[in-house]
Amino acid sequence: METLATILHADLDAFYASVEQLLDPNLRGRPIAVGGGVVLAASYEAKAFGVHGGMSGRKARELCPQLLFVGGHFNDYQRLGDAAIAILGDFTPLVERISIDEAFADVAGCTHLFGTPADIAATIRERVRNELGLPISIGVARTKHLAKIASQVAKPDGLVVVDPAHELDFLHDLPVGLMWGVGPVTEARLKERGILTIGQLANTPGHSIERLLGRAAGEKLRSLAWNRDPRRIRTQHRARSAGAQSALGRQPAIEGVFVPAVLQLADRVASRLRAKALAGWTVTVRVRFADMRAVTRSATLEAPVAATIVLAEIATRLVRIALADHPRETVITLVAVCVSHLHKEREIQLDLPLGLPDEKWRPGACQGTARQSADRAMDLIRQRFGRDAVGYATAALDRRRSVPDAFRELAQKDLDES
DNA sequence: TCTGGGGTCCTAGGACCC
DNA sequence: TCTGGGGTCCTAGGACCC
Repeated sequence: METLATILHADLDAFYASVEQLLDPNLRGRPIAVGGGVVLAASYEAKAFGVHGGMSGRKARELCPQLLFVGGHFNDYQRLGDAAIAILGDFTPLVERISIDEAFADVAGCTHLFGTPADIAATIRERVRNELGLPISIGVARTKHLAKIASQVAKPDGLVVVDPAHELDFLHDLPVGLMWGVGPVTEARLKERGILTIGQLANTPGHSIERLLGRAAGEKLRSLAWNRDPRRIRTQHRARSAGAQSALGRQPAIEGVFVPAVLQLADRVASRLRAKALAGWTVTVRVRFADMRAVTRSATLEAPVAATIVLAEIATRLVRIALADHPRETVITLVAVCVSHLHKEREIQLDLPLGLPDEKWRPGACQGTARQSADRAMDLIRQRFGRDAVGYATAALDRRRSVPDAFRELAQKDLDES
């Protein structure tokens, strides 16, 4: 029995930057970056100078003085990303979207209609180019991992098909950093051991890798290095957590700073949960200090939470605990609020006592019914008139430095359950 | 003049139960 | 009385991905 290469990994090239160049012809052929303080995406002309996503704007300007920063047309990113993924969907329903600009597809069931996987990939690239005006790279292989690596190798604007008969030849000469699960830290650790290529990783004894990286990571990486990747295409995902964070610049670690920030974050998270009829049992906060070290504090509740005020109250207490544990830290640079252990709310629970397990932490002043109907009223108003139409007074303040909501929505994975 | 915002998964230690 | 083991949950931290 022969296994065919039918997995496609499609990845729009320098996506945000390509969209900006599409919308404004004056930007074509020029080094541009989307973002400001942080580069969200860089055009290939900018990448030639070493500019890349995640880099600070200042560093990027140093590397490329003529770099042009352009504003984010977030709605267009969403629209064009959706349209590109929809083209994959014209060939097969087996599409697994990874992010706004990236997806896997399995075309095993449609080759009799549309030709070989390579033909299909070529057609998709052509259609995305002709219909949307965007470059997209595609890797075709027998496994997801290999297809993903192939699309990286194909960039920019290319197509790479990995012949099942020569998979290890293709894989083993490539640098370990291309593997899924190898980031900067792991790459450096492997390098210390003289492991630079995927082939070298494959030929290092398993126990040695596991000692270096831990059991799970070691096993996973060795499997991938030998091209054993059991993952199938998954068209549906279930959210496991929902969170929000806000970089504050440098702010004093005082109530007047973190209380309103936490309220705003709690509002964002809780309204998203309610919109999906979800609630979560565990609340986690993160506080980052001036030196960028971050600490987290969490609590698992007696009942799942989805109400803004309750979440804000618990999160505020956790932030206080985190700060009390680090009395010498007087400056904070980020706060985050996350709710996990999510479950679907069949019907809205109104009067459960919500709070931390410890009795004295219970926010007794909050009555369930009033709280819930206030949230619901606010959700409805926002549905009709937009997010900013109504809010908690302190939370509504100071939205100046915050990232546009449109970008948050892009970054946020759909919370939908199955 | 430090470095955004949304997630997932893993590890390790301790508590607790059987 | 002491000893032992397995399983599960919780918490804190960290690596990684887009």
